[in-house]
Amino acid sequence: MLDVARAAKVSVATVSAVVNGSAPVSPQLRDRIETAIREIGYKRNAIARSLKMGTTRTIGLMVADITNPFFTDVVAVIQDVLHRAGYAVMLCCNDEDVGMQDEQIELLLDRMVDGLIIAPAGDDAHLKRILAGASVPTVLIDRLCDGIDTDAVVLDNRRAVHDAAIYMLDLGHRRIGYISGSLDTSTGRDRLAGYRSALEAKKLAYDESLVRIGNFREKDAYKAAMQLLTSPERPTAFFSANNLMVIGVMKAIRDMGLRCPDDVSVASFDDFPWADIFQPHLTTIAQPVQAIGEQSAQLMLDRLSGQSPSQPRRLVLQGRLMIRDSCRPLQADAPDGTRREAS
Amino acid sequence: MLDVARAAKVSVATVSAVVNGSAPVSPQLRDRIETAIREIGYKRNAIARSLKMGTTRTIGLMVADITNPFFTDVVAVIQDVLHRAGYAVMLCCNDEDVGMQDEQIELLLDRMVDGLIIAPAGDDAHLKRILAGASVPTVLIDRLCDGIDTDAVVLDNRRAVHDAAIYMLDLGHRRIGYISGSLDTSTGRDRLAGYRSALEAKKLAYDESLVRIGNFREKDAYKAAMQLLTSPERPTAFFSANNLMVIGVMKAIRDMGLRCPDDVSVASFDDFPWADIFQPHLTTIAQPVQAIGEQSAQLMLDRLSGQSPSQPRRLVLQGRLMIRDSCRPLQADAPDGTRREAS
DNA sequence: AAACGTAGTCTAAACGTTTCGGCGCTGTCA
DNA sequence: TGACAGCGCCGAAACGTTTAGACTACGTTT
Repeated sequence: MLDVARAAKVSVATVSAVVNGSAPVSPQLRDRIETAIREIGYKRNAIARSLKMGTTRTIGLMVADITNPFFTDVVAVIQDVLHRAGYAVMLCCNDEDVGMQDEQIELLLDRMVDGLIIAPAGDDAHLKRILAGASVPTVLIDRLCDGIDTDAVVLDNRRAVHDAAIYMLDLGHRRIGYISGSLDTSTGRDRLAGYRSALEAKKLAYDESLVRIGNFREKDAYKAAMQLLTSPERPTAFFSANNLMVIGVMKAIRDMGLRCPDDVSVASFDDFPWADIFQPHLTTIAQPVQAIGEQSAQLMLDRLSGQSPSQPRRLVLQGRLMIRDSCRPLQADAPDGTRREAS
Repeated sequence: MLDVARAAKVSVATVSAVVNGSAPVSPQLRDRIETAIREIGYKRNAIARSLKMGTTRTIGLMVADITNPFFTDVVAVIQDVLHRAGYAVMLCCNDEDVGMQDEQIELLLDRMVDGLIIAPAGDDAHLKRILAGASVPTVLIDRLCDGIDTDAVVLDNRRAVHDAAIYMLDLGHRRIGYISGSLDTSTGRDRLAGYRSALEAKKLAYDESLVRIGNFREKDAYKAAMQLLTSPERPTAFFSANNLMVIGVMKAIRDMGLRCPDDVSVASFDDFPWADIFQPHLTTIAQPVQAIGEQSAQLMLDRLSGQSPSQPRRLVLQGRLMIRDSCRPLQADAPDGTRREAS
């Protein structure tokens, strides 16, 4: 910028004025400066600008797992609308781990992001302290955190799995293995709550031995499903609390020499683009990823432009049960879980 | 920092010295300063630091499609090793579009990233100019660019699809529909070259009417496969040049009322974690995502620490053909593509 | 005893911007 | 004709760091 100023024989203040259009400049000077800029190939240094302005036009985005198609779908949407609004996105993931989460948030805050969009790994005391200390606007997606009172967009998880569980119960299933996510997350808790409320609605007892914690990852879910499948009274159906885990469940079923849906029914949270092509066609709960992305980004943009109400806004969207054919009616009671052909 | 200095009654230089450990400081002073830091809750401003140092400890990562599991897998690995080395990652995607690509690169360069890891959308003149102008180390992943002479790690695409095509030809298929990616990318070209070289090896003619460009996305691939399936002499098999496109191909097959592999065989580039659970079990070419991620990150780290040779290093890895059961031997010639049950 | 090295500290100049206040000019109005 | 407003431009002070260089005090070498 100094070089440009020298070349055009003006002050840096004037160069700044034409670069930002922040002050009126006579046509001759503007011209001289613009050609100087072009000749030198000058690019404004965003770092210096950020330092002076106290704003980076960058927002930090942290999801739990970048490998999870649900998250990548909403990330893509968020990036799109934020980019359109002139913001860059700094993406990271916590790998479902609060330690990692703290590190990553510090990293983003260090870099002075203007805002934070987070799918938290857990109810983390440290995170709360950091967020309280930092004065950047924050919006939570997918998951809520008890002590963190900010804008958020989440799903009505309880209701979604309630409906799915009712569907399975109506099919006659009584022993539905439930592969849960971490109960440190609101999604983990709410989805399980939906399962329980469905049992309650049907006046059935909640059997703790049927639920296993799978941490939202395939590996743990596989083990969990294996345990359930090798137990004396194995479940006739499974519900998986997310997309990654259902893969683990299906692997366990296959490795036990069983078949879905012939031997065991399966349903899952989160939809797949290939769910109605590959067999078994999985019955799932589809999330409105587009809406989640758009609305969370918009919440952030509103907050950034200072035109949102001071109290936090919470959006809760509804999932959609996609009934396909990975669940079969249970023909008759099979008390000890012995195999039984359907239809 | 000034506040800390005042509180501890020392100069900012000394504070800087203890924060960075860049100069010896007496134990008493160090103590005083550290407690002052803690009391004030001081955090070093990375922006100011970057401005002074000319380095951001951030590297820019651009992939073609953040929605593609292949890319997210390697992104996860890259982030992991870079993070371990103390670097942050700024991720963006070009959506397979050169215009978007230019924008995003400018955005990253603006933010003064210390390095660039790119899966380019195409052989873009503008990109070359930008990269030549900017003096940041660059490593290309997945795709090469003719005019860009930097470190790179790619797959031996030609050979991988050559082998896959040979496999299909050996099964008796003669009309293999090929759904290509954009020929503006090296992967698009090299994979197609592999297909052609397999035909050549078998002394078979290359039939242009069997190949369609699908741009690496599901939608276009669906249309392409539809065209091929409704043509007078439909293919008995398909090869899809990536993972997203094979979904489109499978949808087209289903929508035509056909079945895989009974009516048409399918193989594809890129593996899926669920490929051997859901039916048909897709035959694919698995890429060594872990290695691609690790090695590209390492290339960058080496370059950053100045300990790599001046001439660019190119790593080429091998894919692995995962034979499952989406390809069937072709029983007999079916000249007009009429349906024919296998085995 | 003089010279010298060294550990510990400070001052001040950068890094590349933005922006406030000032200053000269021109034109308008009383 | 003089006061005054507004326009166009500039100088210089920030923003929060790092670091070269200067300085002091003290121990060690010649």
